[in-house]
Amino acid sequence: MADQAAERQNLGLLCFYPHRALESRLLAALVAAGYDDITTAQGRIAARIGPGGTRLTALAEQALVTKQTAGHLVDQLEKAGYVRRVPDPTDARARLVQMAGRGLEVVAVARRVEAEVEAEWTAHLGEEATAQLRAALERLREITDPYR
Amino acid sequence: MADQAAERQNLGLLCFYPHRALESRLLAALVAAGYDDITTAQGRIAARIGPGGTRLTALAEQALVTKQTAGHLVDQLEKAGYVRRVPDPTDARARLVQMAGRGLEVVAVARRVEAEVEAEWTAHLGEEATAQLRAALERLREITDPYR
DNA sequence: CCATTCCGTCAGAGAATCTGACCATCGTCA
DNA sequence: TGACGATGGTCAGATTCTCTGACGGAATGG
Repeated sequence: MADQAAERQNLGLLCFYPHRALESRLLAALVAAGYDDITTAQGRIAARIGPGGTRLTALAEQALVTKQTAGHLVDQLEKAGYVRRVPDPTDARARLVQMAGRGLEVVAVARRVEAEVEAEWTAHLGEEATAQLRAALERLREITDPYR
Repeated sequence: MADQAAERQNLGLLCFYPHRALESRLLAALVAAGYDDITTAQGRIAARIGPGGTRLTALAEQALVTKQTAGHLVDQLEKAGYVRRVPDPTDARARLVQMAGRGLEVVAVARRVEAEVEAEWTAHLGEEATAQLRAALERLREITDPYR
């Protein structure tokens, strides 16, 4: 596992930095905008709540955590007024986690930061290389996302 | 932050899956090989220990955690016989974390799995696309790794 | 109609992470 | 040569994150 030195790094490890960089930028921007009570793990869940709402089990799958962890994090987001839980009209067992009140404000900040970061990265890589990167990562997801 | 639906996903998020996929494969392989007491976070530190040893502060920077967290994880790895701490001959304050005993065995398993995973990904993407992905991620690291 | 699966919560335990403080050492500068 | 700021690492405590197992209710398929 120790191959950090001169040897070239594996692709999975190389993916670590952009992923973390975006998360850090997002959290920093949210703190700067006054939303200083969202943690990294909560953000990772909140980032996967789609328009209309998303089920807890889906959030857990996409964030690669257990239902218990996702539930706990949604509890906290709900308590802080970012999300709400509503019944899923298509399945009485299920509930949809939706962005609420403050969460909608957060979405706007997050989208702006994501756009900024992606513009920076595109400027650094070039349009073509960025398109190729995206295509490769999307194709890679076909075999790396266990829930797709 | 909630843009998971039909909208295309940002690059940072797309990087999440390969990174996690590799970590999961590594841990599963280690468990299968009998090293079932290494946690994900410990693995993330151990993966950055270079030949000759690496300082705690460097491990913390690369793994994007605090010195305290890195120290705690190294404590555990040391206690389990995977690493050892030795004085850094160039700085009396510093110590080098080196792979020890069981850790060297773990390295061999890890390298094999990393090679397997990368071969699978290359087979899925194609040689050229993989080379482009690597080049793009390495260039991206120039602006996403805060400690380089 | 029944067995199986799914959905989400509950309880508890352990892992991971952080801040602030502290001490020893190093490098720089006057 | 000594002072000072920075660095390296540890200590203590607190909080967050994560997991397993269990459970009850709802949905699905045979």
